[in-house]
Amino acid sequence: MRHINIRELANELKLSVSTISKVFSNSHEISEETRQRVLETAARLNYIPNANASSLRRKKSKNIGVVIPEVADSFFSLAINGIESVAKENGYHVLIYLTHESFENEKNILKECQGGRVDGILISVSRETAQSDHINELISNGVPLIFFDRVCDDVETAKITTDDLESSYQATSHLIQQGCGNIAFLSISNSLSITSKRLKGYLQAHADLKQKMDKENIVLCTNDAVKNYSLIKKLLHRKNRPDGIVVSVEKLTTPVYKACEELNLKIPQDLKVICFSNLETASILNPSLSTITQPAFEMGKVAALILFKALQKQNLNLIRESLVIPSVLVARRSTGTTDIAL
Amino acid sequence: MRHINIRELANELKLSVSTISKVFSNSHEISEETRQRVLETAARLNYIPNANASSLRRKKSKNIGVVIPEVADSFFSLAINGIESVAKENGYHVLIYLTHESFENEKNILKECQGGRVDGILISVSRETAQSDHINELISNGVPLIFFDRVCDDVETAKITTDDLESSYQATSHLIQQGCGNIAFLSISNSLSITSKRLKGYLQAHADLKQKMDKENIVLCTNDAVKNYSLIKKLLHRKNRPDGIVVSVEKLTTPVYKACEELNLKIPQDLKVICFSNLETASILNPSLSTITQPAFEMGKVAALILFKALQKQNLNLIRESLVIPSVLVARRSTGTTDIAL
DNA sequence: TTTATTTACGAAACCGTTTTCGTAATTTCC
DNA sequence: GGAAATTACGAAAACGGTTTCGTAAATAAA
Repeated sequence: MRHINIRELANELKLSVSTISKVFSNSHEISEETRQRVLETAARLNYIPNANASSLRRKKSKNIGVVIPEVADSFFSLAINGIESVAKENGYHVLIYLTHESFENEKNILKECQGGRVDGILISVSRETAQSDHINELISNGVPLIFFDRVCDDVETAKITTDDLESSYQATSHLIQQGCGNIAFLSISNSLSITSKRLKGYLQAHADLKQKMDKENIVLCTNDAVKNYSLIKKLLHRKNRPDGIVVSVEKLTTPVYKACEELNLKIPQDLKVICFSNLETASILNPSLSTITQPAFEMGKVAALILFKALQKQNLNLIRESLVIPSVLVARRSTGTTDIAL
Repeated sequence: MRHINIRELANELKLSVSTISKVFSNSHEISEETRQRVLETAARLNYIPNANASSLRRKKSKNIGVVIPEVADSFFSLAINGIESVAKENGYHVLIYLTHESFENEKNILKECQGGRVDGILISVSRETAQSDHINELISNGVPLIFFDRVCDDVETAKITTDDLESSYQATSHLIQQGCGNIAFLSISNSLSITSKRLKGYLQAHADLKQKMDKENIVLCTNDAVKNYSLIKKLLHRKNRPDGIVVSVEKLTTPVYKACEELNLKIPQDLKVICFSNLETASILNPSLSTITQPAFEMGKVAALILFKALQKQNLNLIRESLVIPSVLVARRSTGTTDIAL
């Protein structure tokens, strides 16, 4: 049964289109009697309001855009869950945009988002993003945008982050306490807020605990899995190879484990490993993986909540809505401990 | 810089709105000279066409809807990657809808999708979906819909699946060859196409290989992780507990491993495990996990390709576009083998 | 009873495009 | 050189809702 439009429904009911429209927006100026009559025939004739017409007139698409580097990643997929839960609550729909860690893609996507397709944006920027003109342009065009996890420091809006520096500090200290004297750090970007904070935490822990530092231990990975694998193997194959490693992004976990296997290094005896990761399988890895687990769902949820707050009242001071939600370190066998949450 | 609309741009250029519109749709009836002039001023004045107006008039939203049970699952997130890649190629945007395995949610979502918000749907139905009126209604309302992975057999449209029966048969045979004499099967639904096919493969392998069968070995899990865990523990705690297990969905992997740990069962000595799974970490689990890996990215991609084919020419015979893409079994240590792809 | 107010609805403009026609001006064809 | 065809543009009607404003009838206030 093909559906009808508001005009046909109005004709059928001998009412005006405005009356029908008011019924569906729950206007008070409609009598209970007509309301029932309208609702009933609408259901019978399969009337479904056209979202595009509504969006055009109301200047509200009822869509939000979620811009993330990738979806096949525990953090982002959990964050999407959080976002989706509050979007649904608010009658909103979720458009997913993947940058695949490319700045160029990110720019194009944000450009596209200025055509009224979305009412607001939640974004976690790409590893290449070191500049924020594209974001400021979007915002000045009236599209509220909120960061989660990976932020641009110089953009004045709400940022939902976790305590990257502190938890990296804690992770590094943990490795030192477990006896590591030569700790490596795996990153994917020099410009990204999260990785630079995590690096800072790593460095600060070294300084505070009077631990020697080797610049060679800080390895910048790429967006190419094959290349990353060989970078990691090279790191672990050095004569003064590290005996501990802080892995700052989840997707480098597998290559680290694989490289150890190939190089015949035992975790944790030869190398202690701790990862920033939300992998559900962390506890059943070989050996179980010590992690810094981010509050992914919560971060997505909070970011979305603030976005909707902004959509409800404009000129909300978004910077003041920023929030830092702590991560938790779970020490497992990969750092030589039995499983404990620290 | 707030952007302008087509009328203001037309005024600025002393041209009609139709001319501007034609420039942006690359109409041949515009001279090269005016085209350049328009494009230039459009860029200068920051003109961005309104997507809602365009959608309304064209009756094309340029959105597709992707309806899946959850996003925090390797299969679905990889499938999204495949879908997104072809959507982008076609200038389309991707709306994500999560059913959270609820039939009720699924119905509501598909209802929403009839308002012109999406031009077509890719769906993998919920575990509760045993009936397809909601889907047929959508299709008869003119929204093309294509299944991937989890299909409804009685709906006449394209279905992109993998060889569930065969690969389950193969997985079960593999366990039998590895010496299992008492194999369990973990499912999440009795109505779902994929799980019933996988069950069939399991049963058929038993029949063909003259293996004894115990109905108690077929366990139906729920959507509640806590409950599932206790169901699994109960299964593995029986006096005649299984010595092999076919896990038909990825998310039951962790609880199986956990239960074995808690019950002090050694994999693969006490229990051989094989899972339908796309976990990237399968090879670094403790022990490494034998999997049936589905062509997730490929399935998403193909489903999307067919959807766009359908969007370009209506009354395409969609049933004939159905496709089965084979999975691959990778035997690892959890079934007592060293790593080999079979 | 008269006036003021409220209730319940309709007419019409509007949102920003796209598309169909219509038409001058130019070019092509015998 | 006149008819036919082509080129390049504009006017106006869609698309399907929402919203503003106006108003008759019913009710309340005076």
